[in-house]
Amino acid sequence: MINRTMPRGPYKPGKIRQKSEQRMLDAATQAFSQYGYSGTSMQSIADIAGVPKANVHYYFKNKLGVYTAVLGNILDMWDTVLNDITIADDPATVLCRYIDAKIDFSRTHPQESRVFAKEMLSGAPHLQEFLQEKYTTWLDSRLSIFRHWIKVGKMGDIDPTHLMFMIWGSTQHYADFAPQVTQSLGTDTLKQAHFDAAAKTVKQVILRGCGLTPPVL
Amino acid sequence: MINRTMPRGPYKPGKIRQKSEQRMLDAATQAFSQYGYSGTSMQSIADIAGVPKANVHYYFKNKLGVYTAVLGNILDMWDTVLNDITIADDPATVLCRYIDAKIDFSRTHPQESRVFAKEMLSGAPHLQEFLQEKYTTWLDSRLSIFRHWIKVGKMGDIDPTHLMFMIWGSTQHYADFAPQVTQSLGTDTLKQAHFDAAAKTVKQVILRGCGLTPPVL
DNA sequence: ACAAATCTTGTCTATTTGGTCAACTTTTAA
DNA sequence: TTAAAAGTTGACCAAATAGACAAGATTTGT
Repeated sequence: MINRTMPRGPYKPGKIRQKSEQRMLDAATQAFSQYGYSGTSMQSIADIAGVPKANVHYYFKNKLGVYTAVLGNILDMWDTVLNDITIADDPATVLCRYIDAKIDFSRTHPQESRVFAKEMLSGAPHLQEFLQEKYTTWLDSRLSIFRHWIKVGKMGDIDPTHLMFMIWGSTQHYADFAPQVTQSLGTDTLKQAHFDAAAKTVKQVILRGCGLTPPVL
Repeated sequence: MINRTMPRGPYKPGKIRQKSEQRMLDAATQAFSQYGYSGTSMQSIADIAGVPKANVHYYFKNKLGVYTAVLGNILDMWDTVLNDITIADDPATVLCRYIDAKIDFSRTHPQESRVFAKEMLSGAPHLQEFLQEKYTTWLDSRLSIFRHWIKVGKMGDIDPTHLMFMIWGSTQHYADFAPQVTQSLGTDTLKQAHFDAAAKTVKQVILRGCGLTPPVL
């Protein structure tokens, strides 16, 4: 995540760089999530971060550099979310954990979710590597597990790929389509209870839809 | 849809205006769907439409006018999609029709779906009226029907609002997250067969998840 | 044919914006 | 303390772009 100039002399990287960079990254994430790449100006990022524009250019090569850093940050988060789910031998448990994790991500990181979604909507020009490497690897491993479970009768004969899309789409929806969701639920801001209800319903439908019963905790 | 100057003299609205306007609207939809509002220049719209830039300004008040027209077009489409589904007294039939209609929209109008999604992701500043009027009206009517069905035991006790989000999210996914979907399915472009499989899986899971069996045709 | 209206288009302008630069300040290691 | 490196910042520049405009071309009803 270090850009431009790496320290070479008698000077340690220090916390200044790290702190400033994070501050600008947060500002950039906020701006990009709402206004998109083109709709976000370096000036607006600087304003949100509370620093002069030239300061942003000191830490990042250019606008695309800022965006790439934001996106890289988000991909790291996805990695964490996906890999933190320990694999179980029970399909119901795995599906529940995955749904809970995805809903929780929509709740705790809506901005990151939106930046990711906008990138997808634009054809994912900067996600090619992610989609072809980490994502494919992760998906393939899960698909084969689901196919095994289906073969041995542990779950219904549901196309695992489209099943994953359903989970992805259903859970992502709460971050990406927040205006529609809040309007429908008659609330101003989505609260924990709303996400709990969402997770409950998604788990209900997905599990039962796959011929599974909720796991015993 | 007529902007700027309405014909007043001895000159019929003619097909020129209608045709040119549609041509530019299509071009704008394409551009906005990929690059977003800010990322789309009037010049690029003109280029795609194959006309000089000044011509676009002749037909539309300004850039926001073009965008508003595109968005209005899309909202009309939603109206059609939502209202074309004749209401049945069988929940399975209604859900199937809705899922099929939404999947079909993702297949036939991916660009419109993406423009709509990007507007949502940006906080839906131009969708307030739609969300508060037509959408709410439509949703409320459907919700009360589902609640009735649940009360009389025609379907399982699933929160109807979140159920609608699931359908919306699952089906929209095929247009909005096309790069992820194509990569996952190992294809270059999504074909009819892919959408059929998608619709089948979504219907399977949703119906069974609601304690319903597929309707007899 | 002709006049009025619509339509087309090249050109020009003001503004926004990404990016550069050099002067200046602060931090760090010795 | 001090000098080198890192960090801060205001000013500046070139490119892109939304929009205006006027001159010319085309279409239409009579």
